[in-house]
Amino acid sequence: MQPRKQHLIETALSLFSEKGYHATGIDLILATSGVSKATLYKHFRSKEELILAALKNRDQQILGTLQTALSNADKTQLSVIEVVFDHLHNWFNSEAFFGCNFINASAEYNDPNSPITLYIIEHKQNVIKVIAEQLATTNCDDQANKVQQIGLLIEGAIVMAHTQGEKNAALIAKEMAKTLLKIK
Amino acid sequence: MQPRKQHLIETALSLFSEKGYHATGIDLILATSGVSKATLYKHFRSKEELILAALKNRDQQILGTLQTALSNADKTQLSVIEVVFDHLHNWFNSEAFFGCNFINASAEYNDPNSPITLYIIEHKQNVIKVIAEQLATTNCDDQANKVQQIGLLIEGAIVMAHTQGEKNAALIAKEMAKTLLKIK
DNA sequence: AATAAAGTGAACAGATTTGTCTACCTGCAA
DNA sequence: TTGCAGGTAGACAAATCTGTTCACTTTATT
Repeated sequence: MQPRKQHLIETALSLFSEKGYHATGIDLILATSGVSKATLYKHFRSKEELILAALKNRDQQILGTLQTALSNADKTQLSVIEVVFDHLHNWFNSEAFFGCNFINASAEYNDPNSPITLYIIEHKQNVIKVIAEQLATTNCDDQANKVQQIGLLIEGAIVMAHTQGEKNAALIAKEMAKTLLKIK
Repeated sequence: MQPRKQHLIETALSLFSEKGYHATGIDLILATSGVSKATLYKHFRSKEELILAALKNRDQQILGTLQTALSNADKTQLSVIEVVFDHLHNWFNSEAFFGCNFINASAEYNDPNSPITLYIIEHKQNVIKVIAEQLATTNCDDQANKVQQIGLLIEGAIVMAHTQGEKNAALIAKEMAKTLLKIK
């Protein structure tokens, strides 16, 4: 990947996270990255293409760090839960936490046929899939249901952390997950 | 309240829900409502003030319908859970569901000092408070924790329903809430 | 050293943004 | 009938938006 293109994607992702997608103009991305407008439109046909590239970059980031974290998990349900929600906890308490890029994007793009909307759904499925695979290495009954529940807890924790500034949202969700998995 | 002003607020709320806040221009709101620009700026000093009025309107709507629904609940924890999540279920499956206006707004406005951000937090507290009061009429131990958990489940269900089109998100969350409250 | 690829800077177009202002209209009440 | 409150229509300003184009420079490779 050309370095200028990658730099553009990373700058755009950072600005989109902080300010939102419509509110971040092309000119700001160019000024911040120091890239010229002609170069941007050589690599991307439109702003939407740049948004998609930024989301794809973020998708890969998330899947990568999640898989790395999970590679340290024991093959027990409890350990998977611990790793997933501690991972979230670190994110929520990192310097630059502006909520989930995909949840935020879905707030701005509602058209069900938009490539952005489609990619949001794809990303959420990717995350769920990684957790499901790890859970499958444990002896876990009713797996499909439990993964769905964990997914819901993750979304709830992200939103609670972002909209209400509740920095312990991941720990709250972790306790809920433990309770839910222990029983049933 | 002047009828034109109220009409403006309701049109704006509807468009903000569907298209987002930045993506909805003043001109579209005026064309849709049939109100003139001069009238808008007589009632509101800026677009931000109109956004705040629309959010306030939505806040009142939500608190009103939630309280009405809860007034039919028995004084048991189980009944409160049933009412809250069935209420959500109806919303998710209604014709015009575009996610939560406040979650969506927090995706577009990240400045912690913005009046919009402050109102988002206020709204979430209002909802929690209504549920907490109802829960207090039941004999419920560890109430503060349980309310927080229910709040997290609500957020999770809304996001799952909106971003993934999971129409049964509220029912999934309801089962989780039942399990969580039964134990502990 | 020559060539080709990649990037820059700036001007420009055309549409769209929020917000202001003026002139006019309409219905109601004293 | 006079006057006023509330609304309309539309022009206008100034900024900002995405996207295009062109002439020039830098960088890397051979």
